[in-house]
Amino acid sequence: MGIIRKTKSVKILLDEFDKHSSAISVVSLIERLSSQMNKTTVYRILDKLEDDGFLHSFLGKNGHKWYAKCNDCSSSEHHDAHAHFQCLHCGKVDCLDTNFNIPQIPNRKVDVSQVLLQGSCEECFV
Amino acid sequence: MGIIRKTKSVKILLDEFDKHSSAISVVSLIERLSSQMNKTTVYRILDKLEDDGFLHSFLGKNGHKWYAKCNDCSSSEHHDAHAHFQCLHCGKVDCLDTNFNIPQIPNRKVDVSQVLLQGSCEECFV
DNA sequence: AAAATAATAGAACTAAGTTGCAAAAAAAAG
DNA sequence: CTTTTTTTTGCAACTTAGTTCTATTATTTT
Repeated sequence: MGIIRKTKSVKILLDEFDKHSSAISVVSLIERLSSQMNKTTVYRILDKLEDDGFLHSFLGKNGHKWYAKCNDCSSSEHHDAHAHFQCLHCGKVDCLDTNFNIPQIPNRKVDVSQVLLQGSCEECFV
Repeated sequence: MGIIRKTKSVKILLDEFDKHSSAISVVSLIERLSSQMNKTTVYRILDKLEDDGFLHSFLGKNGHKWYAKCNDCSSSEHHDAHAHFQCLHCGKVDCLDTNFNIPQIPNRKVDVSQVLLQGSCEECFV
C-alpha cells in the first residue's frame, strides 16, 4: 500500500480535491467520475491516497465515507483529530479548525477520535 | 411512531438491554435473536424505542448502528450528547459520562454531535 | 523493444438496512 | 367472550456501499 503511480485516474481524483475545498463523499465521487473511471478504482485510489497522507477519511451522518485533504500528515503519522461539520440541509461537510481536546478516560487509551457535528451550515442557516 | 405495545418481541429486546450494561450493535442483536424474531422486527422495534426515548443510537467504527439505553430522555427531547468509546481490540462500546462541550462555530448552528473515541478498553488495555 | 510490475475494468459478491404485503397478534368494541 | 379494528410481525425481494477476483491494460524498469 501507498506507493502511487501518477496515473490518469489518480490525477483526476487529486484534481477533484483541489477544485473543492470541502470534503467529498465517496458516493458522489463515484457518481461524478462514472464516465472516467470504475468505482473500484475510486475506492482503491482513495485508500492509497489516505495511506500516503494526502487525504483523511471519516464517516458522515449515514455512516458513509467521506474524504478531505490533509493539512499536516505523512504516511507515517496522521494527525487529523479535528472535527467535521455536516449540514443537515444541504449535506455539505467541512473540516473544522477547532481543535478538540479529547478527554482522557481512566484506564482507557484513546487512539482515534471521530467528532461529527451536525446542524445548519453558513449558507443554509437563515 | 412511538406508541408501543408490549409485545413478546418488545419485551425480549428490552430484556437484552437490561442484561447488558454496554451498548449493543444492531448486527449482534439480529444474530443473537435470530431464532426469536425477524431482523425487520428488530430494526422496527429499535426505531420505536428510540422515538420513545428508551434508547439512543449512534454509529460505530464501521458506520454500523449501535443502541444503548438512555438516561434522561423523553420522546420529545433527546439529550444524549455524550461520547461513546469503542475498543479497537474487543469491539465493545460504552457510553461515557464525560460531557463534551461542543464548540460553537460562527455562522453555524450545531444540532447534533457524534463523538466516537476509539482505542483500548479497560480489559484490553495491558 | 521486452520483461516485470502495478493499476484498471468489470462482473460477481457480501452485508446492512429498507420496503411492501399478507398473515398473525393485540386491543377495542359490541 | 366473540367480532371488528388496529398494530405488529414474518418473509421475500430489494437497494446500496463497499469488497474481492481475475483477465486485461498501462506504466516502469531493464
